[in-house]
Amino acid sequence: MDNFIKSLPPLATLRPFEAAARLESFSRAADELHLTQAAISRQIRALEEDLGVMLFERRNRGVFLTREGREFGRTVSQALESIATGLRNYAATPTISASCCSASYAKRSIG
Amino acid sequence: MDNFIKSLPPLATLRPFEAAARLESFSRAADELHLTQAAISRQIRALEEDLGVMLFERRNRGVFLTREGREFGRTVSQALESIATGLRNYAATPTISASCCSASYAKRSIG
DNA sequence: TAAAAATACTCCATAGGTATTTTAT
DNA sequence: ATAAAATACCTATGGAGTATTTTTA
Repeated sequence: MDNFIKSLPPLATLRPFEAAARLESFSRAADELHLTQAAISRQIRALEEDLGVMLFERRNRGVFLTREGREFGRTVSQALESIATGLRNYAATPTISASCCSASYAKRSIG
Repeated sequence: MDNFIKSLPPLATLRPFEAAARLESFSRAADELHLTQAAISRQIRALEEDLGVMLFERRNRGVFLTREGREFGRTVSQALESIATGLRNYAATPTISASCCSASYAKRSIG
């Protein structure tokens, strides 16, 4: 119901987490989202603290999903995809140039 | 794939939107989320601007979902619910003081 | 009037960058 | 020596509140 929608974590942390989970790397997630590794690290820590669940196991050569992290990652990926998909129908051209940096801030046009 | 996850709006706007869409009222959404009406208004405007789509039709006696708003509202509700549901399995007691301010789910339909 | 939303401020929290540190390769 | 992540510090953006305005029922 709507009742446990109230128990959601800060939604802004989900994008960094989704990327990091998919790529199993904070650094690569940072690249993909055009943020820094430090930003990803902090967002994910914030998410873990909010949930009270470890999502990644940190080792010094990289980072690895815990079982919970893997499961939650799938859930979040699907949820975000469904939102993005729902959007395509009527949103004004989402068209983000697929390639990188130059257009990185070409957001959807604002009037 | 992940490619159109990139076209997501600021996720933080989705909670206010979801509540406002479900309640069809900015004021009641504000109550439910323990924010002010002004905050909800701004978040939803930000979302609309990001998407380039009107989600609500504003009248002075209230606010009404557009067709797109209604559809997107359903999508978002489902997505957020699936996240919240996925969480219950392993998240340490979400600890939302359920007691705090018992949310009033006033329902009001407007034709 | 009352009710609902928009707006113009003001303020503060937090998100992000840079630079550095740590640890394992 | 390299690669990845954590941390400390600083700044700036934006999110929230209050107060006010507008409009219509």
